[in-house]
Amino acid sequence: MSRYVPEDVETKWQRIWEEGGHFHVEADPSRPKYYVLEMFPYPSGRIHMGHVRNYSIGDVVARFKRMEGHNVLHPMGWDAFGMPAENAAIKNKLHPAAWTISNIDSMRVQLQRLGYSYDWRREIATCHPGYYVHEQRFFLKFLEKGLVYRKHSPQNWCETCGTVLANEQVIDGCCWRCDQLVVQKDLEQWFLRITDYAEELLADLDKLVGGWPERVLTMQRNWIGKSVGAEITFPLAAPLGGTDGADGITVFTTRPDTLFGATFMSLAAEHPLVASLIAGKPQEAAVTAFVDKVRNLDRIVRSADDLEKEGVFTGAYCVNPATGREIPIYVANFVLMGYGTGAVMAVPAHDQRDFEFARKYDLPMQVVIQPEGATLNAASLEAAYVDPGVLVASGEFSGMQNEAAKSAIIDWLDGSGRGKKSINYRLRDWNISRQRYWGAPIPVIYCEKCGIVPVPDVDLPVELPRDLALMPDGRSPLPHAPSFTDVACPLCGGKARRETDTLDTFFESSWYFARYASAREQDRPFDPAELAYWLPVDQYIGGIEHAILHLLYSRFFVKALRDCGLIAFDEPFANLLTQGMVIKDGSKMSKSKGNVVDPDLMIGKYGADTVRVFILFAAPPEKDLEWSDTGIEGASRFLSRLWRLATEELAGLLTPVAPCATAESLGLDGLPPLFAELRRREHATAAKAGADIRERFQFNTAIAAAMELVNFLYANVEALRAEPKGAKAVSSAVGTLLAVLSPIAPHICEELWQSLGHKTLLIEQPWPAHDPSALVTDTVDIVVQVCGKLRGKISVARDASNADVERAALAEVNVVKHIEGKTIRKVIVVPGKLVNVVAN
RNA sequence: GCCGGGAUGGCGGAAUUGGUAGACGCAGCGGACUCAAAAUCCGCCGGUCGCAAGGCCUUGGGGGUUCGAGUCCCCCUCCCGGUACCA
Repeated sequence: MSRYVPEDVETKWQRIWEEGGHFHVEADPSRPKYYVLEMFPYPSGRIHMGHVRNYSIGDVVARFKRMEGHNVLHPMGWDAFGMPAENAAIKNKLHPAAWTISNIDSMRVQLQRLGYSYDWRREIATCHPGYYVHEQRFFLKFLEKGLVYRKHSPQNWCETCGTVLANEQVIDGCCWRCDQLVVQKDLEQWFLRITDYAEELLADLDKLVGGWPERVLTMQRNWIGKSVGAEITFPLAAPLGGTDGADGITVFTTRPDTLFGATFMSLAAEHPLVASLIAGKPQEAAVTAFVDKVRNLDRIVRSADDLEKEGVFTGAYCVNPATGREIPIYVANFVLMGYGTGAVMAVPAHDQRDFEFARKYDLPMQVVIQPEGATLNAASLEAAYVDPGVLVASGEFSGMQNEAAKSAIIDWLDGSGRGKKSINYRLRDWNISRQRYWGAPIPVIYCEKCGIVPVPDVDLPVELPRDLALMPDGRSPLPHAPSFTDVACPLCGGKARRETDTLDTFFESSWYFARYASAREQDRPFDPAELAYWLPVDQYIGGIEHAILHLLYSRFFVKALRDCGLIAFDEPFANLLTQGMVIKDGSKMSKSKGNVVDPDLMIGKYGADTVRVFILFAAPPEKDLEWSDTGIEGASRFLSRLWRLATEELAGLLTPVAPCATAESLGLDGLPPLFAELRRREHATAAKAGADIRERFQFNTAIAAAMELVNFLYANVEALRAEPKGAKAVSSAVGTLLAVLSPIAPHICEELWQSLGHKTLLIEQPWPAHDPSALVTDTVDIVVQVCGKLRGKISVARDASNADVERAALAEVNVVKHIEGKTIRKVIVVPGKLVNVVAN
């Protein structure tokens, strides 16, 4: 047989699988379905090792589940809108569409070279009008339902990208994509009411426990940031009260039990009441200066590690609704307009931040909660007391436990309209407007007379014009293209202007997983029957970096589309696997570090199967994987060994026998014990690799198990060849080896399977069903400990009684030495495993 | 600060329910083959003492539970990830 030439083997089988349509899949209610999905890539031009890892993991799962008899949906597509296309287009004088499509074409070839078992008939590209027309309809449906709205407010603005960002897309005060510092800019934008779903998004995380990594659930919980407390209104003190339409300042607090200790009020610099509070007061100039300073320093300093707490008195007072006392109103740099109401009732005795602030500005402090067995004194307090205790100086509530006092005080306030129970979320509504060209147009029209008018369904999709030249500064050309913007109002026929913002690209990725179920459906986004069969995704696989952004948006979208009657499930991804990064020399691969390993080069040098084996063998999926040039040599060596084993060492011996064939059919009787041992190892390999893949996604140990079987076969080649009657047993073992490795290294296994004389394809074989009784041996090795220390090993019959095992253990030579002159206190026998002799 | 996760040979990692620590691979060392090299095959490969049999030590550090702890409990150190004035 010929030398192992990966390229020949791989192109051969890729062609056969492709021509046979072997990975095409149709819904079949008579069979159990399995939907495995890897996060689709942005078509940047070349795949990188992170993709190879992600898609290799997914492909093993897909191929394995097929072998286990599932009807497996395993699709691939392209997250094809986004800024890199615009940048590249400007640089290379190419249209973003042309750049994107050519990238998709070359990346598809790369993926196909790796032998991934996708149903390519379902391929989607989000920049295709046939895709985004559906999300334009979603948008209009959301608009109709009030789930999407327009709002004017300060927005996160990235100067480099020339567009706004959602809160989730601001990382450490910088743009998630380009790391540019984000600034605030007043703009009117489209928002999606994700906050309407905050409670469900939080509660349903419990349904994902067990299926999703705990840390992703925690990150989402923290991001949603639910706080239970109260909204309490502090009336403004005369002469301000009621004079300017503002009755008071409403705060959100999680500690209504400390209300009697609120001795001043802190407002955010951006709080709308600040201007009217200071108007005409001596403090006006100082406050204005402070507000300007805080707002200008904004993000930069506010994101600094420990910004000094500062504030300034407004000259105005409000009234603590519990004590009736007037308290001063401050503007403070640590109060955020974006959380709660932008106003905080300050309780310095029981909040560390307020404590520091009060000490700095010499503000009064009132202890209202006393710990058990101690008496706090405001004057001598060294830090805020934040733990539970009993209320004091709190009117009728004095003497209550503080936890009970929370609801008691809320009820008391509620009775007189001064406050109410309130739940606050950290989660903000999702800003979906982007001032970019290469995205899906937002399908509305602004009419001078009629206002905001949805684009009528017959006019959908609003296609992104492809004949526009990009602006050299990277700004969107859409607002400057009359052919796009100038339209007649669909309602009155009058002069109107088309919306020129496009949708955040996370809009596309929030529903693509459902589109695969019926990717070519034209008039509607989904075929309900297909959706009902395939969704939700059984196993989703991707990087941890999407723990919040994409995964939260997708969860929200599913719920929103469900409430629009378009889908009928609650959560998109039943199980989530977050794979670690591929690193080199200790850090993430990047051009600037010059440590990038190109998958294509590796495939060219070693073949796709070797690349797959290495990337799956080097680390378990959740951990970061250090790329190793010698490590991939090892993977290559292993496949060559496998090849030589089947084509040289055991040549002439191998026949088309079913993997894990029955003992009777192999005719083991009368053969040397080696053959029974081979069969035991064959079945153990199938059992171990199956469990590792099925239950733990632990491909590294599955591969290790296969390597052990290969090593065993090599070690016994001579003896195996010497017994022609054992040929069937050897063939069964080799067949099992190939079947077990086939999800991981599909091409070489298919080729060797054929070389065994099989007429069927290996990809159509079931996973080898091991016979549990084949794993049982006549004798078992037992380790013998004396006082917990290993002193010897004995071999006993599998069904030996504990007494027999104990007797044998105590007779072991080295054990005898160690118990000599001692009294045996106790003997512990763990059947089949171990004996521990306790003696002193 | 808070919340997760982690620390095992020279390296990547294994040990699934508390039961032989170091599977498998990489690197290294020795040998066979070869004029030689590559490739391949065989052997060794945590530290330490010992001719050997075998002993002692060893899973970041310290304590504990247990016949027995990498695994469970408590304390500490360090590393990684997330998050951070959230009222």
